[in-house]
Amino acid sequence: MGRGGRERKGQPGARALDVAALAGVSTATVSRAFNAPEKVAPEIREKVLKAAAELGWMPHPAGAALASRRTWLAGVLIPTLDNDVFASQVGALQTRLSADGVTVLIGCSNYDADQAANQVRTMLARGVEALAVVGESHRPGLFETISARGVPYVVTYSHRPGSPHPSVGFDNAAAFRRIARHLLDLGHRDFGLIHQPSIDNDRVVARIEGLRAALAEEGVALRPPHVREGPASIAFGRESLRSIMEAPGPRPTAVVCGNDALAIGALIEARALGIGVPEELSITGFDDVAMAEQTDPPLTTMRVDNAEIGRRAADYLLACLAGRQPPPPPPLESRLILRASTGAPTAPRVLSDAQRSL
Amino acid sequence: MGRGGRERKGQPGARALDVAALAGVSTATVSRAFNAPEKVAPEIREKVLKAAAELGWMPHPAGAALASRRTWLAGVLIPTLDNDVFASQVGALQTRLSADGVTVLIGCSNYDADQAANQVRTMLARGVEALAVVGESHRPGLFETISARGVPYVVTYSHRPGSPHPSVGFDNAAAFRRIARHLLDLGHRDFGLIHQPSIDNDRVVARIEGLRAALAEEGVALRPPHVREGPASIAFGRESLRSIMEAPGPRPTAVVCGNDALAIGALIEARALGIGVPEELSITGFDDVAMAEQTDPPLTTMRVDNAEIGRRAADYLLACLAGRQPPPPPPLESRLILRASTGAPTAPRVLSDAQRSL
DNA sequence: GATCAGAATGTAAGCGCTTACATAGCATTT
DNA sequence: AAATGCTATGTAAGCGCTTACATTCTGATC
Repeated sequence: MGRGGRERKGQPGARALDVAALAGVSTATVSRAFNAPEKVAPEIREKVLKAAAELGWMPHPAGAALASRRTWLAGVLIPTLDNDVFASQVGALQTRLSADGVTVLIGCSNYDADQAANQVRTMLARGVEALAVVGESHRPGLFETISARGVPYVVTYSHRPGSPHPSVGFDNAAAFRRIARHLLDLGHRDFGLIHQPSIDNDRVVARIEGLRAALAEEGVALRPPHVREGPASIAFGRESLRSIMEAPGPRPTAVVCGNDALAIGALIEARALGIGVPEELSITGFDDVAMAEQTDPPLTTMRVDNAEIGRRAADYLLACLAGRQPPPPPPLESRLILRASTGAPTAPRVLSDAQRSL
Repeated sequence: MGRGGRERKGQPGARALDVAALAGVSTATVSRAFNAPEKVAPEIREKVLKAAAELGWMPHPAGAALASRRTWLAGVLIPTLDNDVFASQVGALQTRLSADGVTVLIGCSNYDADQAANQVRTMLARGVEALAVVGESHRPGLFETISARGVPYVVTYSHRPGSPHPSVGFDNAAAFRRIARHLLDLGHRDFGLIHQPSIDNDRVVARIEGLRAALAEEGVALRPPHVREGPASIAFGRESLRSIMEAPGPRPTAVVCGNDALAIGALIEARALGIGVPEELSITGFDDVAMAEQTDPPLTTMRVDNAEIGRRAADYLLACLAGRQPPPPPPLESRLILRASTGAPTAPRVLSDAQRSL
């Protein structure tokens, strides 16, 4: 961890004292001119600002942080940046926070609970004053650690009714119940499910549970060979659809996917297999990525406004930092986007019942 | 900018002095135990670490930064996080830097030169010790500002031969020359081009120039109605392809796209228009996104290892911080991925009409 | 046994800024 | 004219840490 180099420091020999001298005031006035302009007479303020500009000076954040006990830093913990969903959440959060002078530190867990805990520790050590965390299934004690420091936080992306944490997000279980409802209403009774890894991922777990619960209400259950768990990629979607359709026994008439990439993969494989969508098979996604409306047939999926999640999380944290005791934010709604990849099953139920009774 | 709240500060009453007292040593030893463990006798080090753990203490970064004149902060300026290309670059950069204890600040310009300049100013004010910047077409003086502070920087994503800046990236012009070469070799002489906004974007400009130059060598020029500039979306790709193919006069036999999203849009529209790819029309993309190999036909495109760009940028900056005077990094290679969306033009229009009537 | 190099630890002076408190200046009020 | 309040500014004490330098101790060398 090289400690060498860096003596140079271009101009930055200037300190508040130099600016004060040049402007003919005290350092206190210099500080106030920058941090509480309204407390300084306009003409003096001008003089200070001009002197600062002349010397290319700006308050050194370490000194400021030390003296004021404010770092103006916030952190956000996400699984990965390599995913539109989180990238846009972070983007919006950052935009909002930086408008209030707060800089955002980003920590990626790579879907690993240990890394997540580490990142949080690091951000805390860096002095973040607020934290947004994706999901609530983390190492036990993680939220306690945060609270112990008196740092306000908010869970994002998921909103589980009954969760002890303030959260900005939608109800993943409800969203998948909605999808199930749609398919059940169309008349489907045989389902497949392709989903991403569920370990340490409460969002995925909630989705699966939502789906199972809604199906169970109609007395429908997922048959194990029709459930596939793996990487959230197009390739895994393809592979899984093939495996599901080739499984012995009756084929499902609807396959629910954990996200759009999986669904797009399933769609591609269905075409390759010569299976008609939606006549023979309905397929649903989740996220509503740009590609979803361009597939053939266009994909029925759920839309979530990720940027809005970021914005609301930022607003909530900002309110906390302002000392207000904001009410926990209300859940967001996810919206079912009906397109052509879902339709009523054409095959007579009789047939599949007959098959099943064999 | 609410200055309220935050008196609480959970435990963190602990300071180095408290840890020192508990461990029965001086603050200097506490500091050394954390920053230069090899200078402290093992058993004392243990005692200090235990005391710190007991009090939940870790060095306060502001104090450390102030005393050591090191912030262990680096910045990266990108157009947007809403783009895999930059997201993975940043992800890799961050992973590498954090392994050396450097925290990354991310600034997004939203493709706007003013915002870019602002973000850089902000990061500099925050005390970043190194900076990675996407592209080199920025407000005049931006790089001078950075240099003036004595902050090492590196330009990423593009590598223009002859650029005065150290850069980690590939030669965008060469990459498009490569694409042009491929299509020319197949026998194409009528080209179309669909590209993203070129303002303040040297990468796009270089690509267009590379293409035009390569075509010019064969005496081929792009006809204005066959050139479309707009948002890098699937939708704009579709719309543009239609407009190009509907333009009066001979149709191009090959359409080059500025990225994969545009190319995928073009591919979709070609299918909708009943234009055979690649028999009647060849289409190329850029980036090699996951979807590119799943389209029908799979997309010929250029692959760039964005994560590698991030890694190398990090290594270069780390070397600078270590006081070494690293040589400017060599350019990366982009690779042509040949798939089925390109092929030889079937010369006579007549033939393809005949085919269509089958 | 005295001397000395070298390693381990302590002492204390800041790093650059903010802010509680003190002070000065001035317009009102009594 | 003295007392009062108010505002704009200055004074100076840290914020929590690092590190140059001083000190102490150890074992090796003469």
